[in-house]
Amino acid sequence: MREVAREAGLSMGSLRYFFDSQDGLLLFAMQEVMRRVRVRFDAGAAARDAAIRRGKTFDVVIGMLEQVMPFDDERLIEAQVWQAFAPRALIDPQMRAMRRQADDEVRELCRQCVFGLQAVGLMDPGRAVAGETERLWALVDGLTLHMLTEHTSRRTARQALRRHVTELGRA
Amino acid sequence: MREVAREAGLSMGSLRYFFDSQDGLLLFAMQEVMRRVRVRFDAGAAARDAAIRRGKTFDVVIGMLEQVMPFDDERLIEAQVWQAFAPRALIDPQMRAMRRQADDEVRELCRQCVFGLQAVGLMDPGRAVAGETERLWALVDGLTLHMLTEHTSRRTARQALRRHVTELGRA
DNA sequence: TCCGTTCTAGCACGACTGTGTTACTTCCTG
DNA sequence: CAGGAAGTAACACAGTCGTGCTAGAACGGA
Repeated sequence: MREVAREAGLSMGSLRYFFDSQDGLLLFAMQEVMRRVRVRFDAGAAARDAAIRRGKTFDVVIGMLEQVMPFDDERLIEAQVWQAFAPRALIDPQMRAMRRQADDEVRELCRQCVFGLQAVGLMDPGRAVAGETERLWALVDGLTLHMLTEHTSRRTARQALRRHVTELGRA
Repeated sequence: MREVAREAGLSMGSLRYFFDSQDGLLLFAMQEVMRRVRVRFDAGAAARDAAIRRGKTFDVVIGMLEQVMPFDDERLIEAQVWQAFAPRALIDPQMRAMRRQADDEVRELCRQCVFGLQAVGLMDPGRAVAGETERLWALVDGLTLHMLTEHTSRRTARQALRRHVTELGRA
C-alpha cells in the first residue's frame, strides 16, 4: 500500500480515500487490467468487421488472438501483473471469481475464432468446435505464459499461433 | 516462516537450524517440487522403454507429457505451489534461474516427444521439429494452467492433449 | 460569503515479519 | 564417561504492514 501511494504521489491517507482496503485496491487493479484489454480489443472491432467482409477471416482471427497476448511491452506488463495476482486468486474468493470471468472471456474469444473459421470454410468440418476451442485456448495461454517469462520470443510465439490456426484448416 | 514451522511441528528457532533464511526455504521448496517431478518421471522410464520396443510410441509420448501435468491431486498441489512462486520468480534472480531450468526441462521433454514421433513415422515429415516443440510446450503449459485453476477438467485436458499429438501425425 | 463535498495528509495502534542471539537438550562417538 | 555435534526452543529486536482516526486544504455551488 505504501509503495503504491508513493508511486502515485499520494500519502497513505489519501490513497485510503479511494480504496478503503487493500482488497479493494487489488480488486480494482485486476479489474483495470481486464478493462484495458477489453478497450484495446473493442477499439479494433470496426476494422475487423470490415476485414471480414473483405474475406480476411484468417488474419482477423490471428489479430484478435494476438490482442489478448503480450506482444508489446504494455501488454507484457499487464500479463506480469496478472500473473502476480494468480496465487492470491487461488485463495481469495473475489479474486478467484474475477479471474474466472476473465478466463471465460478469453475462452469465449477462442470459441468464436474456431467457430468463425469453421463458418467460412477455413476449418475442417470434421473437427469438434468444443475440443478445438479448448486446444486453442490452452495454446494461447501457454504462449502467453512463455512470453511473460521471456522464455519464448514474440516472433516464435507468433509463428506458433499462426501455425496452429493454419493447421485447423487442414483436412 | 512461522506458519511453516507450525505445520512442521517445530519452533522458529528449529526451523532456522535447517534454513538460515526465508530465501533458502523458498528455494528449497522450489527445488523439492522439481525433484518430485523428476523422481516420478524417472520411475516410469523402464516401463516406457519396454513399451516403445513394443511399438507403443504414441501412448508413451502421451504418458510422458501427462507426467508433468496435474492429472492427480498430488500433482495439482505441486502445480499450485509452483504457481505461488511464479510472481517472485519474475523478480528474484535465483528463483528466476530455477524456473528457467524447470521450463527448459519441460521444453526438452516436448522436443523429445516431437522428435520421437517423427522418428517412428507418427509425425508428418513436413513439419518443423522446433516449431512443433514450441506449440506442444505451450499446449502442455496452457492445459496445466487451466487445470490448476480448475477451469478445465482432467478429462477435457486429456482429450485436448491426445487430440494434439494425434494431429501431429496427419499429413 | 458560506457550506458541504471532495480530496489530502499525518499520526498512532496493533499485529505480523524475518532474523540474530543465546541457552538448553538429545544423541552419538571417541 | 567426556565432549562435541546435532537439533530444539525461546526471546527480543527492528522493520513493515494494513487500518482507524482526526484534522485540515481545495473546490464548487447556493
